[in-house]
Amino acid sequence: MAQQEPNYWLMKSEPDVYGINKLKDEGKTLWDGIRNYQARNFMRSMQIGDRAFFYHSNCKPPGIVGLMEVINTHLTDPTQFDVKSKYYDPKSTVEKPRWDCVELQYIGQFFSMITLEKLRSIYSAEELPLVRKGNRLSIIPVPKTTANQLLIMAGDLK
DNA sequence: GCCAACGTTGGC
DNA sequence: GCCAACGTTGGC
Repeated sequence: MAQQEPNYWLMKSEPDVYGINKLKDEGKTLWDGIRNYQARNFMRSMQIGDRAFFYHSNCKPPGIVGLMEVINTHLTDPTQFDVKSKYYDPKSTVEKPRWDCVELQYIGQFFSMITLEKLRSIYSAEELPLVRKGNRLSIIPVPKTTANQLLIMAGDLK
C-alpha cells in the first residue's frame, strides 16, 4: 500500500497544563482528554505520519510553538475510565468506549512562536480555520498550502 | 475578570 | 425533536 502524503493539523494545549517543553522532555505523549465529538472525529481521521502544529492556548500570547508527528492512531483514551481523572466519563464503557486518542512524537520547537495575532493578520478562515471567529475546537485541520508556509515561516527547529 | 461563541443536557 | 438553561473555551 502506498504511503499517502501526510495531513497537517493544529492541536491546542494550555501551557500550564501541558506545554511544548513537557512534550520535549517526554519525547512522546498520548493526546488524551478530548471530550468534543468534532475534535474526536478529526483525531479518528488522522494517519500515522501526519503532522501537527502544537498550539499554546489560553496564555499570553497564544500561538504555534512547535511541531509533532502522529505515531499511533485509534487508541482508547484511558482517562475516560479513571474515576479520579477530570476526564472521567461515567457514560463510557470498556465495551463501547466513547473517546479515543492518538500518540504524538515531538519533532521540534520553533525558535520563536507564531502568534495568533500574526496568524490573524495573514490568513483567512479558509486558509487557516483556527482564525475563524468563535472557533473553540482544540483540534483543527490545517490546509497543506498553509502548513507549508508555516513551516517556512518557522525556519529551522530548535 | 469579562463575555461571545458554542456544545451539552434534560424537560417537555 | 425542540430549545432553554447551563457549562466551557479561550481571546481580550
